[in-house]
Amino acid sequence: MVIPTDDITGTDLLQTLTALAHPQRLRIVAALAEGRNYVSQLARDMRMSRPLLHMHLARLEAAGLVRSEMEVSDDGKAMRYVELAPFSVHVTPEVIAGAVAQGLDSTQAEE
Amino acid sequence: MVIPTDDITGTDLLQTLTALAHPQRLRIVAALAEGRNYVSQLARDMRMSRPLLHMHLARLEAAGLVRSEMEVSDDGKAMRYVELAPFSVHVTPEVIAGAVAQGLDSTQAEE
DNA sequence: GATACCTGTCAGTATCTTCTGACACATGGT
DNA sequence: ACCATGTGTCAGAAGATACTGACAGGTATC
Repeated sequence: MVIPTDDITGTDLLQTLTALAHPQRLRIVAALAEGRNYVSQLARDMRMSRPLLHMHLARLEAAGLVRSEMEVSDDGKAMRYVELAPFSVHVTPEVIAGAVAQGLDSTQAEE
Repeated sequence: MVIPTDDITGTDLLQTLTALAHPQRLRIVAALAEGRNYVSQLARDMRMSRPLLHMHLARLEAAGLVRSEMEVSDDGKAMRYVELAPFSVHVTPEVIAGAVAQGLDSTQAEE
């Protein structure tokens, strides 16, 4: 799924940007670029606590940058496999101006 | 100045993303897309305190998304005019993987 | 000299995000 | 039954960021 940066709302653009704007999450995306993986293994690979990884993945998935699905392994364990959504985010001043015009709900309201 | 997203370091990519990943700063960029402005006027336009705007602008400028210069008006006042740097940031999984490989100094060190 | 603009910075507070550790549940093998 | 593996969630500590208000300095006009 490709994220269209044209005709995007400010809120969505912001969600995409905040999802990416964190060192751990960049590392996660880089790790997933090598292929899909399940959560516990990924947590071990990156030396990150599982609850923390869970939170970061939730953030990435909410932004549509990552996809996941439950699978049952041969030995019966339920495992969540995570993979990248092949996104493409193109940001320019014009894109931002358009997005903000489409609406940006921060806690700050304009008059 | 266009920010090349290819062959960028993880640290630089992160700085660019964190600079953009904030509602106020998106609004600032959108406002500056209409043309350059000086700080106090811009603060009034966006109903934002001047120290706060100052901080956001510093962040945007450090990331190379905005440029500024001091000018002296006809009536002798020193004014800082701010304008957009026409950036273009293209983010894909490949770009992120490459950037992280180029180095990402978070507070987290890998073994 | 007081006022009205402009500039910048600082300390302290408030708020949000990140992170840890503990808990609960499920399955299969020893 | 117990241990090892997987899943998820929660409360609270820790840390980073955003934000406010007050201060300092500058020049020109009344």
